[in-house]
Amino acid sequence: MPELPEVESARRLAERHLLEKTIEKVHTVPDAIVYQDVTPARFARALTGRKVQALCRKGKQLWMELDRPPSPGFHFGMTGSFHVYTSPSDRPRFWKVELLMDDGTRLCFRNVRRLGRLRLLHDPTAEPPVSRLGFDPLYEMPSVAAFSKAVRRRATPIKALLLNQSFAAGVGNWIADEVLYQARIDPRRSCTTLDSAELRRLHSALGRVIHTAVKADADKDRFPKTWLFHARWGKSATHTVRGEPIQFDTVAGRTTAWVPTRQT
DNA sequence: CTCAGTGTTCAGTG
DNA sequence: TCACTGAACACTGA
Repeated sequence: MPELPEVESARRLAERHLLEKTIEKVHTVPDAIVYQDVTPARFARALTGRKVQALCRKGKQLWMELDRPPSPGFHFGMTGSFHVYTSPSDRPRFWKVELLMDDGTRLCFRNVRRLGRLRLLHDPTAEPPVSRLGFDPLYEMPSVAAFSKAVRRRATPIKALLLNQSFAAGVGNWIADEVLYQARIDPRRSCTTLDSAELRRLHSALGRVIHTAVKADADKDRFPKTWLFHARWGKSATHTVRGEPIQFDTVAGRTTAWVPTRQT
């Protein structure tokens, strides 16, 4: 699930249900992979009795500001999600931590494939992983001029740059493909070869795709019908878009869906 | 049974 | 040191 729009949707879910409430109890399961540099017991101890003051996100990183540091940090990996419920019997499989709030609300972090991470952060924005991120395309979109300058100085395929979190934080595989499709740029193109018209289209497509997906609350059914997204996966996937065939190649180590007749 | 996959990290290379 | 590449990680479901 989790690229920037999905993580933003999870942030808003947690904000709606946890803000200004006190964490009464924390339940954990042992998991030496998902708990990063912290034991479940220490994670639980840091959160218990604390009041939730803010829910923050940069790129795909999410953290909570409490009334006393440290902050719990959440990274969803490929399969992470937040779930909110009130009865413990609604706790989903593969949950890693559950917060019980003082009004009976429960929120858990679920992580099926264990590529997600739970951490304690003492100064969230100043330390890794957040400190290593580039601009967040929802909150911090640079001007066309600054964006173009930053892109042109890199020597890598444009798709690899879009996936690089130290460049644009929060862009993942399908968003990179969607942005390149809408900007009509071949994903294999080297950054150094993009002209100013292409950079303008790329800048605009990045801002538009992120903004539109966030506005739809990351709900796929509410994404515009014209998006490549719908044609590439699932039972409705046609593998053509506007009558033009979608080609699948590996670019930057990832499966890449693109339309050669449109992206040059 | 095999393998791809909405992500990140780290060792190796130039 | 820096930028970049590709394998490794973990596990489910097609």
